[in-house]
Amino acid sequence: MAKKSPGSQKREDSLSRERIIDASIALLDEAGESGLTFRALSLKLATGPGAIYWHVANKSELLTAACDAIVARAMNAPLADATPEATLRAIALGMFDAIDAHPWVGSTLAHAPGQLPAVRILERIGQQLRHLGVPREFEWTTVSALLSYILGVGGQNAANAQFAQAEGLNRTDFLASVANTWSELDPAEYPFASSIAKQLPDHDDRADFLTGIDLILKGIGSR
Amino acid sequence: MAKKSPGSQKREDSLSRERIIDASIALLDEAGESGLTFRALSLKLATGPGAIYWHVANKSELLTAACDAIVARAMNAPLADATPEATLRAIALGMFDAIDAHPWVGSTLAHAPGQLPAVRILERIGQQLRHLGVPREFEWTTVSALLSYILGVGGQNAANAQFAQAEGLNRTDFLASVANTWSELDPAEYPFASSIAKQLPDHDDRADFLTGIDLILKGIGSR
DNA sequence: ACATGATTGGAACGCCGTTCCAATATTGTG
DNA sequence: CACAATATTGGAACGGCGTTCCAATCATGT
Repeated sequence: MAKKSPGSQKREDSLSRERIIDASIALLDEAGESGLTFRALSLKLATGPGAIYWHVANKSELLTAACDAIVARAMNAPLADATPEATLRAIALGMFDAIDAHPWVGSTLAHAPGQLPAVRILERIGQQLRHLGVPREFEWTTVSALLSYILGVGGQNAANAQFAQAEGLNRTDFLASVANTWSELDPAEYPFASSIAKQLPDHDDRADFLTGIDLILKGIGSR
Repeated sequence: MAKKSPGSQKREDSLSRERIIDASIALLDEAGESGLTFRALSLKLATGPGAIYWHVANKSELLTAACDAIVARAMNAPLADATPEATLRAIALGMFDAIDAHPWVGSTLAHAPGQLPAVRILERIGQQLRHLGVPREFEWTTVSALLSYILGVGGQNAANAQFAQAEGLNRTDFLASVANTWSELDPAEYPFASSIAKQLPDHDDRADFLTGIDLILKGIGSR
């Protein structure tokens, strides 16, 4: 019916891997991990589940692709020329902020070991470790420690966000409720946890994350 | 709920939270995370799904309880008297080995932030940090960094195991396939990843994990 | 104008977690 | 000991999920 711009006669509403991934990201951002279903996606794209499967193998691949889009954006951001340490901190913070903005990335990343998104982070960190002069024989353990820490924090942030959402709480109320549980633990059995509970609601995730990175960097420097 | 008293006339095959959790652990160990379903559980316990729900609120609680049983076992193991550093290493290795033996614990732990299983680990680590003389104002960031690292490594090990199982590979073949993918990346774009690929199949997860712990401990010591 | 292959979209399948409820087992009371 | 009250069981049923299948439609080369 409608004739398009000269050359292409493709329908304007045709599906494509890219449109599907964009819609998936939107769905995940709006409703969290459980918000991405093939039915909700079909609805948003005004099509059926079958059509989506022509462009995407399965849900796992779709999640990884959505995750990769976010990670690629974060890892391709230009960085000011600085010392390798400062650059490593910037890379780590970039991932922290990306996961903070899209909590589902944290848990998806944790479920796609060795896949493209994780490799992007590994690559970026590894290059800086070489600039830092880390000996070849320590490269793997070092990059692996940093990556594990970043993924660990990211996974926990994702879990916190999901847990809070499941209970209908915001971050502050959720932390307060956890702190309350901890403070009611038997001080004889849990002296540390019960005493640290009061610090829980006021702490700064981002600052703590960075302190952890610095701890590891300090450890690397003093080898 | 279940009452136990002398002369009790309870049927021998009665359900209990404990029996359900034990059966869940068995199922998870046999078939991985996806092996735990209320139907499989009913079959194993020779009952119906409804009966299980009388003892357990939902699947999430069941998973957390199963996870907690494993973590409690690992964290209550007696430790030789030793320096705080050595004890911290032993605690960390205890969790690593527990997750290695029950990969599903790694991913369950990552999804239950602030819950009992995580608190057990936090408590054990925190006590040693106090023995180590970490100042109060650094306690939270320090324990949090160690916990994040441990959960991060655990989560990745869990994901590796699950991924490998999904593709029907053992750990060695899975690592080899990942290494192969990495080595085929464009060396111009991924110089680090493509060059480190060959070290992937031969590395020792457990030793690398411990090196990461030492890196953090060294960072703590040199504050 | 038509044949061919790419692409669509909706129906259907077999799972899942969860709920519901009638049936049964156990306990407390006269 | 009888019998009401309560605790516990187990299976049917519900809605939603990922995935598969396939007839219908679209785009393209001849």
